[in-house]
Amino acid sequence: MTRARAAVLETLNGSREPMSAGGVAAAVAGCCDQATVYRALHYLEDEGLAESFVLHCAERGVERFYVGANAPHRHWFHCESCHRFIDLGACRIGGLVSEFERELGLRVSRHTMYLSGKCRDCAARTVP
Amino acid sequence: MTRARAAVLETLNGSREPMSAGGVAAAVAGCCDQATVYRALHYLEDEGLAESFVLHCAERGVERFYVGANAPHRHWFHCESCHRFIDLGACRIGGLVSEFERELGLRVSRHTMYLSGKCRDCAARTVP
DNA sequence: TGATTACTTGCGAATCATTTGCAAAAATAC
DNA sequence: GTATTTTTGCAAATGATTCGCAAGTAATCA
Ligand SMILES: [Mn+2]
Ligand SMILES: [Mn+2]
Ligand SMILES: [Zn+2]
Ligand SMILES: [Zn+2]
Repeated sequence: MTRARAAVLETLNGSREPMSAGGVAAAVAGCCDQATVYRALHYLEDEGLAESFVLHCAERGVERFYVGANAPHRHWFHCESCHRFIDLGACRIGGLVSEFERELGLRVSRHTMYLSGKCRDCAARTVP
Repeated sequence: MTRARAAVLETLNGSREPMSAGGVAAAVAGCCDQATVYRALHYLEDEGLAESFVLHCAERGVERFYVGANAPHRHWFHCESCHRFIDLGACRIGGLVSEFERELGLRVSRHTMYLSGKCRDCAARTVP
């Protein structure tokens, strides 16, 4: 575990929400280069120390977001208004995924699920 | 509905699987430019005539895939080996999404879910 | 029908997240 | 310490997607 990788991992584990590579790079600015951040994120994901998913946000476009793997695998809601993530808790679709595997003979190695819309605060801020 | 848009829509509705913008552009090659294809896809999605999601495939990277909206909203499995999609049928997580809305006060306007791994054929082709 | 206005297209250049080549730096092996 | 392997910084390349702008079509009006 090199200094750069440790810094990236610590940033991820210290964050309450998923972070984009750009966000991580900003957080470790001065410590390591953006290419190093991308390489470190790949490394951490390979080692099972981080998880990622690709999210599309209408305003900010498509980006990959990373989460430290210190907590169990989970899913997220993304607010398209304030751009915060809300933790949906531990994965609740494991059973459904297994059903698909059985029904269709698939070997599922990875699943992606996320919701987007308006969080409670942003929804309250507009029409009730 | 212009000629270009009609060609793109017909391509989507005629396809058994989600198509990338590049795939659509190849299918309508000669008929219209790639920029026009992208614009037509946006137009169709705005009009509710197509749906899309962003998928990450280890080998081919991140791309947006489109489906004609002639069938009800559904989800897909993507085989990382043969790169085909398998239809998982009509959405089965509507209830779960509503639960999250209630529990957390969210207003969910869109959800993304897909599985990836090996399809039955590709799984059989390797270790049983 | 011809002129006016509004929307769509093609082409090429620009964007933006992400990746890569390469030489220097750091870590590990001998 | 010296040789060997791995990691890093920097700058340039990549690839999907978007944009500017002039030309092409369609719709509207006199
Ligand atoms: Mn956002
Ligand atoms: Mn694929
Ligand atoms: Zn919000
Ligand atoms: Zn397959």
